[in-house]
Amino acid sequence: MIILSKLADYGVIVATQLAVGAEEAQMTASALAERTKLPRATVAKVLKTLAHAGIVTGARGAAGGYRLARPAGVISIAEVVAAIDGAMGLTQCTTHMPACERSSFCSTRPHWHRINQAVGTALAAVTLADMVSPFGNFAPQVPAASRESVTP
Amino acid sequence: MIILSKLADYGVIVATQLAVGAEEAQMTASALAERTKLPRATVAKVLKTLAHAGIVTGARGAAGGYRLARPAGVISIAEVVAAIDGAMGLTQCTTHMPACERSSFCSTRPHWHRINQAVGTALAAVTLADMVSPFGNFAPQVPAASRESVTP
DNA sequence: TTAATCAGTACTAACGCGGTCCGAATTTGG
DNA sequence: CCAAATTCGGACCGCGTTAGTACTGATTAA
Repeated sequence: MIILSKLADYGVIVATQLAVGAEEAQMTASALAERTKLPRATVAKVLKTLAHAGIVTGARGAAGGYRLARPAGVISIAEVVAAIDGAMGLTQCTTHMPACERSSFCSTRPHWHRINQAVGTALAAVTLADMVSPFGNFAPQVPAASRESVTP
Repeated sequence: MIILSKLADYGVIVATQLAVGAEEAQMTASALAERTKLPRATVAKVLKTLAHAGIVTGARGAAGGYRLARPAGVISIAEVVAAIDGAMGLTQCTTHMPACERSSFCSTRPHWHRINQAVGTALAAVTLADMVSPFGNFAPQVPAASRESVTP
């Protein structure tokens, strides 16, 4: 059971690599592929998706490249993942809103919703700035509410 | 982004339906399919997998059927899901233990591990007995799980 | 103008998932 | 005791999504 698709994983890695550089760092897709040791074409694809979601901005032309659209501290992992894999949901029920025909007697849904929120909160609580540090013990005092959340 | 596969979702529904009956309730795969309005063959497949994992026990023969191997209160959702979808992990890193060649410079792994644990805790905090009740406001184990994501 | 880079589209291969089928084991009725 | 009915158990296969690639066009600095 893999929760994130490979592309979403790549997306986080690439975005983290962009956050490593200074705030205004601009890197080409090729340079990012080099740094992350990922296939160039795939990195380009991921970057395009992230640009479409407004997480990174692409500059065209000879001296072009990508950079983060916002400071790394306010971009949550949930955003990056949602940009690539779509909105998060545990089951088909949670995303495909027209309730399935089992909703009348299926007692599991409210519980799924609760777990769903737990996952969303966990993903929204970590930002790209946190990801940059190789140490897992980032500052735990920051309330999750202050971070941007994509859970509906 | 759907976290659970359809089969895992079905597994929880079927197991919950088994938990609805009395402790010693024994139901055939067909009866369970009838109750859950799911395809018979798929229910049978799910039950087989659950039996293999030791969550339910199957009795063969004319008066055969399935029943829970343990009381519903000690079977967590995490168990049921893991039985069908395999061990849980956010990324390829977490499950395929031979660390990828990026592990030397990829600083994301410890953070994934943290989020991973939050999800696992959330799933492990709900049992089949909880699922039977259609009310979501059961004892406060799950909020504790989400809180655990920001507090080490 | 030219070289370099992003942006978009289209395409192919492959893995996994969902679903279906047939054989093995066991109980019940005669 | 035998046979038939019923049920579980394991194997199989097609379909869809995903990952990855390639190509063409648009944009900009030198």
